[in-house]
Amino acid sequence: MFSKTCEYAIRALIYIAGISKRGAKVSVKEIAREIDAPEHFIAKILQDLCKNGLLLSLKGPTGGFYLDKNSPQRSLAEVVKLIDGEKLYRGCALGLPVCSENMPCPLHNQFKNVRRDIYNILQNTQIGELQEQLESKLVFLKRE
Amino acid sequence: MFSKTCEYAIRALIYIAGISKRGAKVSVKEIAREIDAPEHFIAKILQDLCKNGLLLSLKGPTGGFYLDKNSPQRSLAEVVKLIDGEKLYRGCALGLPVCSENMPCPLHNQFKNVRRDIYNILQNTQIGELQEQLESKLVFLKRE
DNA sequence: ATAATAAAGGATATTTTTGTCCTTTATTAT
DNA sequence: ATAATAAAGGACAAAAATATCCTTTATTAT
Repeated sequence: MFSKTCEYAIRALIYIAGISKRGAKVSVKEIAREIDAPEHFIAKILQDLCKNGLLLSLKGPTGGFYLDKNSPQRSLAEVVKLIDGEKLYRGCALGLPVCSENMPCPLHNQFKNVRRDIYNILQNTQIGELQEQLESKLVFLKRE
Repeated sequence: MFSKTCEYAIRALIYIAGISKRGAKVSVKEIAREIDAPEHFIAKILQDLCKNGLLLSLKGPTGGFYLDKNSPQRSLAEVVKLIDGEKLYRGCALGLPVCSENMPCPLHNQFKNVRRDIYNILQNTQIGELQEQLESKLVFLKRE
């Protein structure tokens, strides 16, 4: 569904959101450990998120990654779009370069609602919301 | 959504279903041309489908690929399962090794219906059905 | 029997995705 | 100022997915 990169990005953002809430910052090392992801690899991903304004960072001791006050309100759609693009909910299921309402591929109509649903989920789900569910132990990022 | 391999496989099967209906067989070369896919690559895929009984083939002149009488009734689920496995509708959206009703990842519930819908589409869509829509020009595999 | 045809099989190549390592830069605490 | 810390940046490596090529095997028509 999502690329590994995108999976890691979402998981990291949820984790960072929790730390950030308490006004703290967090290092790649800790994030990697807590979301079970390869440290150097997510370092790159976080860099990318920073460059694109989805995340903030500060170098040096007491530095680390953190979220802007408004970032928890950002939607998953923004994250996914940045990393995987929009093909998940806009692309053709059969990979055809031309596939539209006028010129539907054999699976176009079947997947119409699925695409719409995925789009809605991504639009309507916020980082902060996911973090809160995590906090209340309704959901999990790691087996404990 | 699907791997390229799986996209090609589905496209090829739909095309072959049309030829097969008229009792004919078709060569990789023609399939490749008609579904706009790399010839040598889909040759491998078709080989695989044959090995797994989703497709029949005959060597030599007048040979080629064709479908068994019952194959058009086969579901997309069978094809997808063979090639991509079941992760599309069974895997965790965030790539967690443990993610279930008891131990849901932060996106588990959001994607529950989507997973179910995809599963249903794949189960309920048959190769032959897609071929018929193609035949009646309701859908397309290629811009013409 | 022989030549021609088309899939099967195996090896190899390319590209993309995923993952690692090392040096540089910014920031902080002493 | 200096040392320590942590992200940024760039180069590199490994693995997986996608794609190509060449030889072998089966089948058919002559």
